[in-house]
Amino acid sequence: MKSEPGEFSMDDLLNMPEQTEHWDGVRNYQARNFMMGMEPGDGVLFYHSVTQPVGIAGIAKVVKKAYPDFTAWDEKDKHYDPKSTEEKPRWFMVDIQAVQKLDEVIPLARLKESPELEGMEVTRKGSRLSVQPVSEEHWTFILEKLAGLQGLEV
DNA sequence: GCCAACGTTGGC
DNA sequence: GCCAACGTTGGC
Repeated sequence: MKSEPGEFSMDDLLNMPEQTEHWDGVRNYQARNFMMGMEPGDGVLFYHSVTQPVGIAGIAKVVKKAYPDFTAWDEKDKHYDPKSTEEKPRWFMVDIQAVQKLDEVIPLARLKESPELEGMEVTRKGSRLSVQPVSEEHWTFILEKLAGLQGLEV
């Protein structure tokens, strides 16, 4: 899941009550559909975009499955969408909880260097989806690397 | 700041 | 339903 740290960062997530926050503001159908497929307990790579360096900043997990994104109903919200109503919500979000902040961001450049991560959506040129799937293999590879680096449990 | 790679909109 | 124009994302 991608976020611009200037908007919402891994540190911001850690500072939330219960280190939990809803992932609002997704206004892309594909990204929405991926969120609707998530279940509590699913792992999340928290990715920082539009910063220096871009890359994976932390690990989180889904703690609440998709429910209507109420920010779409708020006229004053940046992501207001008049076509989404309480009766017929168009946009959804999940709640995620921080698991661990990484000591150092894993830069996108390094992800691209790893042959094991070939085909990972985020490494694809022009990959713009803010919520995207990570294969079992890629997830395991990344977490095993992190386990070596900072004692994170896989 | 540039620009590739999208997704969306709207005329036809 | 096609597709040009436009707007946005996001790496670099």
